[in-house]
Amino acid sequence: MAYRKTPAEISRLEAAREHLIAAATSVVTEVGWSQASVTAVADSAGIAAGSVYQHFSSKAALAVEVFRRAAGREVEVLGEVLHEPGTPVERLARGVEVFARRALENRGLAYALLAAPADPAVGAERLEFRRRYRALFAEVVHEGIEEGLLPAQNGEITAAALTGAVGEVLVDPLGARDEETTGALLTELVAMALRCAGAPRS
Amino acid sequence: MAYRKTPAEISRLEAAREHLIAAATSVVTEVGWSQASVTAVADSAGIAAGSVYQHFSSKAALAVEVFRRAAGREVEVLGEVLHEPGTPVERLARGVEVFARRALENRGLAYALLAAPADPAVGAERLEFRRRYRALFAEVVHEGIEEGLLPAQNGEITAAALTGAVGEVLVDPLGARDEETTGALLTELVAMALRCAGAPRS
DNA sequence: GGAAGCTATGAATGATGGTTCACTTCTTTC
DNA sequence: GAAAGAAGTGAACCATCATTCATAGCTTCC
Repeated sequence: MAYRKTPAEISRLEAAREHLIAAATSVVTEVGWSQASVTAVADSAGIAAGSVYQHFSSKAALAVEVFRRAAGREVEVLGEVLHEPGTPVERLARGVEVFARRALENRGLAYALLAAPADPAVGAERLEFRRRYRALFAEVVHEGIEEGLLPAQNGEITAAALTGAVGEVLVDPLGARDEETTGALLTELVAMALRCAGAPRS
Repeated sequence: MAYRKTPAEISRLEAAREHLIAAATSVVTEVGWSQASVTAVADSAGIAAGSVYQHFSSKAALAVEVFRRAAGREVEVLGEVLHEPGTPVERLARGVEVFARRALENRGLAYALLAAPADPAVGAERLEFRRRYRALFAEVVHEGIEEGLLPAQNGEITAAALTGAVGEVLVDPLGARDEETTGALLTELVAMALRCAGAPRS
């Protein structure tokens, strides 16, 4: 036994892997999945193309990891916001606002997560991601119904609609260059979301 | 001048072209853009791969034509439904129902038009397609506002939300194997759409 | 019927881009 | 410091398709 990984070496490898994921994420954010070749990602990380395969068994595996990290972050944030104190209606409004604001602030990533053409493997992850988003929204809608704040409805459909609506608004340059129009867009989006769930008009 | 296209020959060519487009459409409907290779499409049309280039200058040109035909049909149908007699609210309900029903009845095509990974050229067409869909919905929403049937709102956002919502519900197998669940889904979708636009509860 | 021009063919071509692998470089251990 | 083993390299490899092109097969016209 002439060689054993030392803790320092292990953490160096781990760091290299993380660095690679970060680089890949930024490449995807900037140019999308379809343009993110192994070479481009490796260049961005400052390593050779072949070295990518020290950390991932295939390009698809790296892509899935990149997607999971970013998507996981978003789901987590939304989940936290939706579970903060407040009535279901208030939480729904806040959730939509945060979802949309984060997406608008990082459009490239939002587009990559929600809509950009990608490997089938990433496509499958995307379905799962949307499903989780929907489940979070649906839960709050159901609470609203139970508390009598929202009318009876299929919460899953409302939740799907909210996800689809925010996505749709983002993907197409419907707006929001500057601060002002972004704010207006968010206000309108939240209003739309509350109507969609059937919240009483304020 | 020893040769000139005779009318019969011209219409034979035209028919061959149409046949190719139809075959390509069905391939795309069944397996999606990414799997629709020139060879697969040509096989489906019963011609050689090279012959595709007698009718289209590139695969992308054929893809765009396929998209335009299918998308154009859908936009046309929606436009007609939305301009039938009735209040804006009634027309909105009917429009969403028709949009969703058609999509559910031909899921493969709907998916190809709305969401499936595709060439950049098709992606650009898709943006335009969604824009037209939105414009149609937005027009009716604006009429509803003017007639005092809908509350003041950003009609573009509501229209985008409706498009996104229907698309989202379709893409994921949220439901609708049989007749019964399809009907229920449509009812819920329409109800959601009316809430979304702020129509008074029925 | 046959010359001229067009369409159809499908194997060859070429570009792209993921993956491999013989080799180099760095780490560990003694 | 030297042997052993791991990580890093990047040029070569390979698979996948879109596209081309020399050739064969039809149509037209006289």
